[in-house]
Amino acid sequence: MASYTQEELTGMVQEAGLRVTGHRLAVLGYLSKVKNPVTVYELVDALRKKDNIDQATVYRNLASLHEAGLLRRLDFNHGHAHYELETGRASHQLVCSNCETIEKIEGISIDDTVKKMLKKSKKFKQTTTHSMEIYGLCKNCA
Amino acid sequence: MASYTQEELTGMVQEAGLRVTGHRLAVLGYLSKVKNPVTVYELVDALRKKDNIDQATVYRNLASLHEAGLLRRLDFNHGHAHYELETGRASHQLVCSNCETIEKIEGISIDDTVKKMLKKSKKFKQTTTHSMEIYGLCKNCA
DNA sequence: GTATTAATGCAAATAACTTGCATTTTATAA
DNA sequence: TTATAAAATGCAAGTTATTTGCATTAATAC
Ligand SMILES: [Mn+2]
Ligand SMILES: [Mn+2]
Ligand SMILES: [Zn+2]
Ligand SMILES: [Zn+2]
Repeated sequence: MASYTQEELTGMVQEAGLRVTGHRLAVLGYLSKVKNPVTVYELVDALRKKDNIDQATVYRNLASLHEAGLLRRLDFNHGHAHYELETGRASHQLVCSNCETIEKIEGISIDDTVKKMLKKSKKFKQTTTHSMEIYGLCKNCA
Repeated sequence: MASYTQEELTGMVQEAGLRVTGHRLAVLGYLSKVKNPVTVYELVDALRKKDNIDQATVYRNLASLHEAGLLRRLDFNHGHAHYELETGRASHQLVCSNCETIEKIEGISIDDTVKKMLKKSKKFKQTTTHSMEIYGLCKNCA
């Protein structure tokens, strides 16, 4: 998707105040190549081969990168986490309530809606870059 | 929130094709009284006292009621599920990315946005009643 | 280079949720 | 009513996703 160069990824990690390690770059590199949010299982499975990385390390890197604001975590009611690169732009997806199908939808804005919600809110004064998941039934499950 | 009578809850369970049991009514009854989506832990803790209900039973009842369309399940990236009564109307909330604060926002509609998303979608042709979670930072965490 | 501190692997632990099985209960039919 | 079949329940044990402890290794700063 975003597909950054190794140098760009290195810069991102450094600016986040994290140490540059092969594993950390491998995690970021993988996430920069896929188009849908990725499960930890998929990441572990993909990286174990070439990078001989342990799952604990994957989890720890996901946590540190997420903490640093480089990743977004999404849930989809699947009982496990998914991650994608934090692009700074909002992330919108349709999610099937029945199967694990999701679809990212690009090119819409809900800034007005978010503004309205904030106006009604007592506990929130602002949102950072947001994500929105709309649940429904995919064509297959409908 | 909705606060149904025992008779109404019984009718809902029957129309869903499920058997009417004390535990099942207790789960529904509890959910009808709270205003925010409830964790399984909270439910087990609350019902164990007066109803002497096992957690396996709570999980099984939540699953059957959800399956039957009487409940909505929400995740909020907390690593555990939350449930609320399915009212048939959309459910919108602001969710803190940092702590476990959530806030339900009533009285807004995103039907137009959903329509736009569906128009752009390849995998979805319709949504049922939807839920939307907007992530940001609550006042406390901002 | 050396020191400091973070990252890693591996195994064990925890949290959330599920399942097997023997025993009630419920709904339905006689 | 009473009998019957199917679903619900408790309790213990099992899974899956994720986290943690600890000894070792590697990355940055001086
Ligand atoms: Mn998934
Ligand atoms: Mn929660
Ligand atoms: Zn589906
Ligand atoms: Zn917060």
